Amino acid sequence: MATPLPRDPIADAQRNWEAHGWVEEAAPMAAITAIMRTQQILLARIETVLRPFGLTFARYELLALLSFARGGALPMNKASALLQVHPTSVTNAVDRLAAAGLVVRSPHPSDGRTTLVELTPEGRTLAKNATAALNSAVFVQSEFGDDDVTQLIRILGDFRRNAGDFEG
Amino acid sequence: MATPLPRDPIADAQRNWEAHGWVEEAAPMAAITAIMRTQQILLARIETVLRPFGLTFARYELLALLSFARGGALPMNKASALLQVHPTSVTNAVDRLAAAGLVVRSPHPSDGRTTLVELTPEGRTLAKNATAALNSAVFVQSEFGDDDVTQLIRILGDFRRNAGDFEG
DNA sequence: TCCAGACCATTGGATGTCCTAGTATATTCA
DNA sequence: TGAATATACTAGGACATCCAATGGTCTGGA
Repeated sequence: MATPLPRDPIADAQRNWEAHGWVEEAAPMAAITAIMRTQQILLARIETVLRPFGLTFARYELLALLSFARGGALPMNKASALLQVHPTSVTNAVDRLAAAGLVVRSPHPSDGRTTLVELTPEGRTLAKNATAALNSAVFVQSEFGDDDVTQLIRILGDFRRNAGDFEG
Repeated sequence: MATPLPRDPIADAQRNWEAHGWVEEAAPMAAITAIMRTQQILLARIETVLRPFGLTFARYELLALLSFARGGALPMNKASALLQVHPTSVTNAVDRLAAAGLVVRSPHPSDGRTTLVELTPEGRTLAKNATAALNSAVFVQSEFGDDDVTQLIRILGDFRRNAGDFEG
């Protein structure tokens, strides 16, 4: 990777904000920027682990979701809602997963508008193996302390609820 | 936006993980997935605010960085390092900002390999206006409590340091 | 019954990110 | 001094995401 910077660029930005009189906005700006950067780091790690499986994170998420669904199948729009991504992203992911033989599309038995996505045996096996790899290479070594993990889940859960992701 | 889900899909995933015996990995998985989703929500808000300015987040970040730099200019590789993105991403952003007349490229006075990116007066004005919009529409209304912002900055700062982003 | 409006999936276009490869310029060292 | 190595930027390709628009399918109210 690149050489570490001598200073934290986000902390510098926070100081710049305060120096310009945006005192109230400085800390939230820093927190939000840190979330953006952390996501970037985590995504890079995840994609590195998934690459040998021929998967991207988007495709893995869909595969994992299907592996937990009853019968290994879900309507496209259901998958879109649960993964919180645009329907077009699901279409794209299904296209590629289907080309790799990991899922198949089938018509909904009673609603002609909907398409079901179903895991193939190969897809189920790959999902299991990829999950094991992520568990051992990313999640158990996340470098977040136990207390910090608890805090993150609460803080970000509150945020997502306020943002309208879910009720509760 | 979409209708809120009746249940938190990330909490469900965490339960699924635990049900499969991945007890130790479940919480970090949930925290990491929550970071991914939160980033997505925040990015969408930011891009909505920036769209009227003809800016994307990537281009805004570069503009803001230049506005804090001495003389409003930086070498491409310096910008790449400070923004923590690939050099090609900076090239892409500079191409579009230059086409919009917000920055100009100029040769480095002493190193023939490097290219300087410099803010134009229009770029500086736009950066100021866009920052004001983000401050009032996103950062002061981030919906994170003050204590949570402090926690996030610390937790994610520790993470980024461990990940090799910076020293200290 | 029938049609207007809602819903579902897909296509096409624009953006952004990364990677690999290639070209040009600097620097280092034998 | 001259060759090998390192650095800087750009070009082209693969992916993913979003938005807008399209066409097929349902459904509820007139």
